[in-house]
Amino acid sequence: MSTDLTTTARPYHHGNLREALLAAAERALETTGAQDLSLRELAREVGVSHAAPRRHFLDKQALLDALALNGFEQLGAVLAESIDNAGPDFDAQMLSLARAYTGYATAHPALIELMFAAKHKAGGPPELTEAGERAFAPALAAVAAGQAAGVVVPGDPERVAIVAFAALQGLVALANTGFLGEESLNDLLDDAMQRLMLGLQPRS
Amino acid sequence: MSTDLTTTARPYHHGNLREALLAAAERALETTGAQDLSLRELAREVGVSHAAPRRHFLDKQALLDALALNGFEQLGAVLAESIDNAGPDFDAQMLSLARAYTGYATAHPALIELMFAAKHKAGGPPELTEAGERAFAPALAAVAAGQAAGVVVPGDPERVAIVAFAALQGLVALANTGFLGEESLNDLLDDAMQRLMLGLQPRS
DNA sequence: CCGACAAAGATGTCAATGACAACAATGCTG
DNA sequence: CAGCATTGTTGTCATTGACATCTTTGTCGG
Repeated sequence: MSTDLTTTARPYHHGNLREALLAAAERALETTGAQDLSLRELAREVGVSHAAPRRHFLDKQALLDALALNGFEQLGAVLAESIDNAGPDFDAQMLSLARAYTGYATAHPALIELMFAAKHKAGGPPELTEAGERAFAPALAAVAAGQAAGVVVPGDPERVAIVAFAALQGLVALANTGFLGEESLNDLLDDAMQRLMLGLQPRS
Repeated sequence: MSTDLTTTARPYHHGNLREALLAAAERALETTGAQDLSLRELAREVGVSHAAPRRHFLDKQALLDALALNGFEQLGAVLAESIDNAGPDFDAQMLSLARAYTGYATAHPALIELMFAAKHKAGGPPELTEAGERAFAPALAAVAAGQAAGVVVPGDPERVAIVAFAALQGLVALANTGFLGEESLNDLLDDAMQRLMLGLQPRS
């Protein structure tokens, strides 16, 4: 039989080509980048013919969209967990969230980029937008809770949170493009969060 | 400035292929994106053979790098002018800078992305990094001046400025990916700048 | 004034790729 | 066990970036 590295001896029908492709793609994404990712190359890696992926992803973009969707689900889980682990204190929750986000984003630079690139690009499938919203829902809820508790300036939670998120995204972008070392990132992150949270406090 | 669209009767040697290509590329960049930009297509547009661009840009990346470099020079001019036009008040200068930056960045979304993508990608030509630093030098100088005047918390100007820049970059990214309308951007920008500048004030 | 040489283009070719059209094997369902 | 939808396979095409030659043009030294 053939060398059996991971799965059972592969039947003529791969069995779970879709997931195998996604796994390979996730690996390739971070090494080769989203655009240079080659469907044919993935097919080779997985051991199927060059046209097989087409049965699962009509399009290269469809594959990327699927990757992004996975990413949003993972990210959502990470963020939700970070809030849960932070206890009831609002500031602690925000700091935990921020660290969780930057942690995920710097661990998967290409994926994060893809997630936000794929999300907008007019014509992106609605599932992606929905997945993105789901991922951030817990964070928005936490902000809303802070407002309800009176420790956050009132207003549309999304609007209140978006500046903070933008700052994070910016720091992540700088870090992922090599401007910031990891230590710098964490330093600046703490700095920025402190300032931002000051800004979120209701004026007494 | 030969804003001559059809150009004079083209000699057998194009005369300024390089600039013609850059101009065409700058247009194509914002419509087709950096990766889908085709050298052959540009050659067709300009009316030369498919291999002619190679005489001026060894590589597709070289063309993109040249675009990015142009971008940094334009951006630098825009930023410098925005400071000059803002008068001596520090807060006014920062606000003007921020608006100038976001204005440029939202007017040239793909270019900005390219500029910061091309800048890091290990192996990027040093000219790009230098051009980037030149572009931001006036801004850093303004911060340093603010520190000297005592209206900004002391410390490495770059480090002080980087959080602010990150926030801007994040807002720009959100705007350019369609999350924010233009009005929202300007609203949020003012918001963010106020908060950030509060954070920059020395603690009395 | 001219002949050599460098610069700038043109042609031709190659391998890789994404997309697609048939076609074949498989496996499920009736 | 027969028929049909899934899933893979083979074959093909146009496009593309890169490269190797030529060929034309412009310039400079003699």
